[in-house]
Amino acid sequence: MQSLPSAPGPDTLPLYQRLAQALRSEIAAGIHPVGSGLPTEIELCARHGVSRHTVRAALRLLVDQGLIERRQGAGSRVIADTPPVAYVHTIRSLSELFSYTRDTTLEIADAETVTLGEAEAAAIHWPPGTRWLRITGVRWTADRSEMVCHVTVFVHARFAELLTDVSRQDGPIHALVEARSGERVEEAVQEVSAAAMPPAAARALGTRTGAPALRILRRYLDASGAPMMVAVNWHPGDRFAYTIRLRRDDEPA
Amino acid sequence: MQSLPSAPGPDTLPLYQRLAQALRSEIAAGIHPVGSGLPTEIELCARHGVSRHTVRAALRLLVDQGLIERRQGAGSRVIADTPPVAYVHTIRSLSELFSYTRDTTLEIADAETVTLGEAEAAAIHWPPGTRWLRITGVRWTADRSEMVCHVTVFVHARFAELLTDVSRQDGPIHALVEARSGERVEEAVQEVSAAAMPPAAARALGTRTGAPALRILRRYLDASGAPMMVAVNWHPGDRFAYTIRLRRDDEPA
DNA sequence: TCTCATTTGTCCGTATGTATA
DNA sequence: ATATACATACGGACAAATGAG
Repeated sequence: MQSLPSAPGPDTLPLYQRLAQALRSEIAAGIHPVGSGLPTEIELCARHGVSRHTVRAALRLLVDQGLIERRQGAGSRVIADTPPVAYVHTIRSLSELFSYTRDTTLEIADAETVTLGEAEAAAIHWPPGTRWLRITGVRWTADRSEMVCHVTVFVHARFAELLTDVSRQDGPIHALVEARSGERVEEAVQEVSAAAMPPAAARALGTRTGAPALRILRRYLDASGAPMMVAVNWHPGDRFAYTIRLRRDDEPA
Repeated sequence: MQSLPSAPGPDTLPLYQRLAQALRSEIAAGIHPVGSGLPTEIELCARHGVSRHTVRAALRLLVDQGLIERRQGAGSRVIADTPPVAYVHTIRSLSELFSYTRDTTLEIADAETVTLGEAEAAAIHWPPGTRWLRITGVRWTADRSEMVCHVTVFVHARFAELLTDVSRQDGPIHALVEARSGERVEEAVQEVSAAAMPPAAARALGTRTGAPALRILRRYLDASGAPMMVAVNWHPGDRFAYTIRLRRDDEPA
């Protein structure tokens, strides 16, 4: 039986945390390579002379840190040799994907069901021929002093009947779809690129066609990875920037 | 003593999960308003007729979901009445901030210590007059078949002496700074905007000056929020997009 | 397909330490 | 200083999932 390291003073870490440290060290040292199994709970009890309760508390820490995964009946398996999460960007709602989407309102100019043509389909990375409810409009700042971007939203046709009154609603469209359909957006993929402002957006925004513009494509996916909704935003390049802040997210260990 | 709801079949949730559900319902219903204290562990044991172990497992779920916080000696406090829907963008290293920064190499054209002028200072959001090591170059794909972007990196002058051999190094500069100085990047702020390609970058990349380009400004901050390093990348707008994927981060409950 | 040993999951009881009010 | 409340740690028992035979 090994003894867990412990400082002499009264400020030692709890037993289960020292055990977790020891296991992290063993994993980092390659004693338990990624993909291999960790010793069983009972074996760890015997090896370190602690109760199963303590072993389970330690293993829970490793699970929380993404180092191991556990399956009832099968054991614990090492899935990473270093705490995988280094930096995270967390948002509380998809509206914050582009932070200023709060405190803005969408003025809808048009909403109709369309069949995707070649060009439009390619632009949103989806095969042509499918039917979508296409909503176009302009997003304004809350005080309506400034236009934020030109918006085109494609909502999957199966939600179209839920959105017949969309032009009189406010709030994010994806939230409306979620609330009325009961389906949840499980994942969102955002693509930011620079391109020349297209004529339609330039007309709506009163800018020059061809000027540098920020194009933001957001795809809202359900649990199976199929798109529920796709939004294309065109922002005047000289007025808007997309900012994210990532914080280091690991334990001092 | 209340009895936790349980379906008749054999497919009931574990006791501690049902208890967590019950507590979530009570919080959502305003029985335990945000800011108020939850009953103590012992009281919850008595009230629901379960062991303290079970109560603690349930409360741990609520902590993980961000609904309550607990302090030894003080009790449990409600900090939110609805599971804060979080979407997270997780990266394992700052190099993945722009995903293709992996598998690319930076060809350094120039490195010299400079005092920031007005224009440059404004561009990186920092007062003029400060001294920085300015490194310029072009980032190539791994097979050197294509130029990815034009790069200007400003490293705080206190790190300059650690980077005298920077042109012969590869790997991310921020990693070099971290390794040699011992200071850690605690936070990174990235700003993406569209602008006309400036002449210097256009020359280096062989593109047209004034064409739509993606400008990415990354500021690497230390624990006190002071910038350790600032990087400005110019990408040809027609060739590159910045993609992030956010996953829903909550439990099925 | 079925059995069976293994392994983790759940749940109980008890005791003591430590931070808080 | 005392009582309270959460944290840590020991013990035992059975259930459920897994995987091998």
